[in-house]
Amino acid sequence: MTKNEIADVLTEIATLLELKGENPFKIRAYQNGARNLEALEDDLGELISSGELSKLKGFGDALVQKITELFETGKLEFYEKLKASVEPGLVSMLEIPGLGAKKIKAMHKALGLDSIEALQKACEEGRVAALKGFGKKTEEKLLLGIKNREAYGKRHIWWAARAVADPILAGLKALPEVVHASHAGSLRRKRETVGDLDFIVGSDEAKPIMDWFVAQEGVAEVTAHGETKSSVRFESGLQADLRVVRPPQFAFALHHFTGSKDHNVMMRQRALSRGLSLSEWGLKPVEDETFENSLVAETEEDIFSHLDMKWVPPELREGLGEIEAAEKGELPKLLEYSELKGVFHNHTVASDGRNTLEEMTAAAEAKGWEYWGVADHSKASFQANGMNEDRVLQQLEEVHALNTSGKFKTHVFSGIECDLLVDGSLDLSEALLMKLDYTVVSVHIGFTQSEEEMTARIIKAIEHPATTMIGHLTGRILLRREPYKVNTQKVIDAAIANSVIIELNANPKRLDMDWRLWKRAAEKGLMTSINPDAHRTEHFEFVEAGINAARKGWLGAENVLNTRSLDEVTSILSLKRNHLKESLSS
DNA sequence: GCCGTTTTCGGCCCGACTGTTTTCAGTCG
Repeated sequence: MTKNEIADVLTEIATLLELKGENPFKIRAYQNGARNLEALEDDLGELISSGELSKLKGFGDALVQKITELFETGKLEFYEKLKASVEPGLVSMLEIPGLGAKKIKAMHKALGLDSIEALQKACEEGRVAALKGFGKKTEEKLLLGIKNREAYGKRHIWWAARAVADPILAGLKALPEVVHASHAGSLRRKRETVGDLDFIVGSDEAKPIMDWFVAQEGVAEVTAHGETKSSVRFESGLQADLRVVRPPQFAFALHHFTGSKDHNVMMRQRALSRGLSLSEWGLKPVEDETFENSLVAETEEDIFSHLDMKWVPPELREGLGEIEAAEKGELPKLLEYSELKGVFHNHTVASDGRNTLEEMTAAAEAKGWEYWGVADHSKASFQANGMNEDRVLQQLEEVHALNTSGKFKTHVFSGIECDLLVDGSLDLSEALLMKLDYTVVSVHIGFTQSEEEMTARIIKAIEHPATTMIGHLTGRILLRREPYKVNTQKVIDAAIANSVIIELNANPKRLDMDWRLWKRAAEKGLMTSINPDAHRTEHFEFVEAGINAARKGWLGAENVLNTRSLDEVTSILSLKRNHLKESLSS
């Protein structure tokens, strides 16, 4: 069983224990275990066999034993027994908003409800409202929750969530009562997907702001409308929360609601170790009853400063080492949008893009880029109008003509997105590929191979002397398609050994390779390229999503090929090509 | 279930909102 599959089992164990009414701290231990496992960058098998796993924080004897059993046998007796003891319908009932383990247990006990269907029927018949602790409103809410489960349960890609959030934030900032306003939560942390939108406002007059917020266009339902917090659901299913605090509390609230939860827990523990208590209302001595004498924080920087740390960029606040780095003053200088000097992996009308070589060049120049690279599909991607040898040569001539025409200041690199065939060979000959400036190698077919086959296939491509970079390493489409199975650590090591780049595909639906893997990979020496995979000029904008992911992966300009100048990139690419020539002549 | 130079037992982050309650439990983030 893989690391992530084991993490899923631990999460499910936590859920089942919750439904059984187990000790909440035991439940948390399993949840932490799952999260820690997912964040693990080392090879799990090695950690287990070397005994290193039990030395890591959060992995005690019980968890190590269970993880080992799952890893080695793919099964866990404890889990099987636990699962058999809980009705599966109870687990699915947790998906309904407002329904937690305790209420589910209560309804199961009193009414024998063991599925969402049974719950719906009971609500319609008024049997739930008759229960102690439940009422008419609860019943109505549950029915609505069941009805909207499909649309509301979904997460949203960051790019789409941001498009909804920006006008709301602008609207808030335009209100006369608003002193400070910001988005928060996973949107501000730039997670690849966002569950809901969080807004924080600093103001002395909350009511008109709340009233404006719940009366916005497109609001389908107001789920809360209190003095400090309001929540709405838009017709799209996206939920948005607004919290209004007084201006002196704004920085504390912003920090608190930006999270993540793990980051906040560590920050609170750090405060406690200094005799202070941190919450969204302030930072006060533990013994104080109120926040009246809270330390002052004009900005988030002040909060971190009170705890003897440098400000941590929101992208890093995932509880993955940022606290330790901040206290040592070892936070990285993260990649900035302005540092990009060009992009690779883009398509034109020659394959499945919408714009011509000239249009793309003009768009790249308008962005102030020194260069861009064309990488249309190769012939095996028939559905994407992939190019055969003749068309590749023809495009190469067009690129050359454009570069020498003096029409644009922006240089065009000639590349290709070459299909990686099922047997690990490339779709075009070495002789042809060496005529181009670079090669992006991507998997577009044969997704269902085993992990061993896929890993071997990709490593074979990495060892091919013409390969400059690997495109969208795992093929995932966020919220739609799971990644294909591949041992990323082995691929990363092979890429480093062969001086091959792994792209960070910046398409907001891909963001592949995942940000969680970059910190460790870059430390080991892996280089990336922020690649928009543009199929039209507007898609160049995708680099913003790629930069978000790079920042979440602790990457700085030094880790990224396309922060290099035209001259530097030219020499890096030709170095790789010269190796190819040597290998062909030998 | 995890953790520990104060503890191997007794802690484990903190607060708002809702609905059902006359003081609080459950849920959520």
